[in-house]
Amino acid sequence: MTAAKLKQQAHARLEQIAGRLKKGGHRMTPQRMAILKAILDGEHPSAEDVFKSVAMQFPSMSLATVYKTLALLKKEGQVLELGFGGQESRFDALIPKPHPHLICTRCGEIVDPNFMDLERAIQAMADQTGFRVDTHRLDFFGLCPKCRAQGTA
Amino acid sequence: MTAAKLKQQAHARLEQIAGRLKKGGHRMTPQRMAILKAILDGEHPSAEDVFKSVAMQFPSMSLATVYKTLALLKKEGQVLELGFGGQESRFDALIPKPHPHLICTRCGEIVDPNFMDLERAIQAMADQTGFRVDTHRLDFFGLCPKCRAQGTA
DNA sequence: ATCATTGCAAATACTTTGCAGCGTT
DNA sequence: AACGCTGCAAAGTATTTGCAATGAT
Repeated sequence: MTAAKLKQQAHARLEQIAGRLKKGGHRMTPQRMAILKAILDGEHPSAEDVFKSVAMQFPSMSLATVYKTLALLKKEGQVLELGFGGQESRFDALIPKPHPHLICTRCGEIVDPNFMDLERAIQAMADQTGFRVDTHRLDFFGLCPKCRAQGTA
Repeated sequence: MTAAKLKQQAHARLEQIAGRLKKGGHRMTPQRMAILKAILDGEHPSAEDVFKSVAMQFPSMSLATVYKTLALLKKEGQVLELGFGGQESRFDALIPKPHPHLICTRCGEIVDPNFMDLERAIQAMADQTGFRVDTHRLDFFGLCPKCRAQGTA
């Protein structure tokens, strides 16, 4: 996907989220708009990333507001939180439904890979265990192509 | 697997871990032995679970010691930590290598399901993205059979 | 005017660290 | 004696909450 397409996609998603928040009785403040843009333009940013990015426009911005907005977006199902035990969570507003992630342990890049037959594998597990599977979290860790090229350092 | 078999498996694993720690220049103290037993006998216990369980035998036991021991076991690759953003981590000493987990969101039970063709799916993702995949974390969330039976409450 | 939202400060949850004393080898 | 281990207290990290002031509808 090209950069231009991604930007267009992010913009369309921004409108969509804004509409859904309003429908839910929430307000679309300038701060919220900036936070949303930061999440959509960034690549799986952390709360701190979002804060730093928004703080340039809104020097009075507080981290608490970022967290509150993220909590609201989560509650409305408009953002996916990727929490890593201990470390900062990262957020995905483009695709707010659970999907696999491939995470570079050196540079932190996160990409969305294809994963074969996930539905079928989940069904098989459900049949086998008697669980009702509602959601999931699939993370794969390794080195992205760039970091692989940089050697073992 | 029967309860008796599980107990035997846990015992064998305890010996194995003890041996590996000694080889690594570490000491097998009574506290450590109790911590190991608690992890192996419990079902994916949290640090707090381990602490409470061990504190009965060792009233002077400190949570810090539990955490230090868990950190050592992690470093030696003898325990798998399942961290959940914000909430307590849970630990698995029976199978210290990454494997899928099925987690009940009501009662917290964690089971180890079979998962089809994981190797092949990982290989496909690696080919597709250029990543080198080193490890993973696969969690599925839902309701266990018991909790399903108890209704939607 | 009403009621959600902001932002500061304080609180929380979980985990890690510093360090003095203890116990093994 | 050397060195790892224990356990208390304090610090640390990421996130959440209380509340008064602000701002949108």
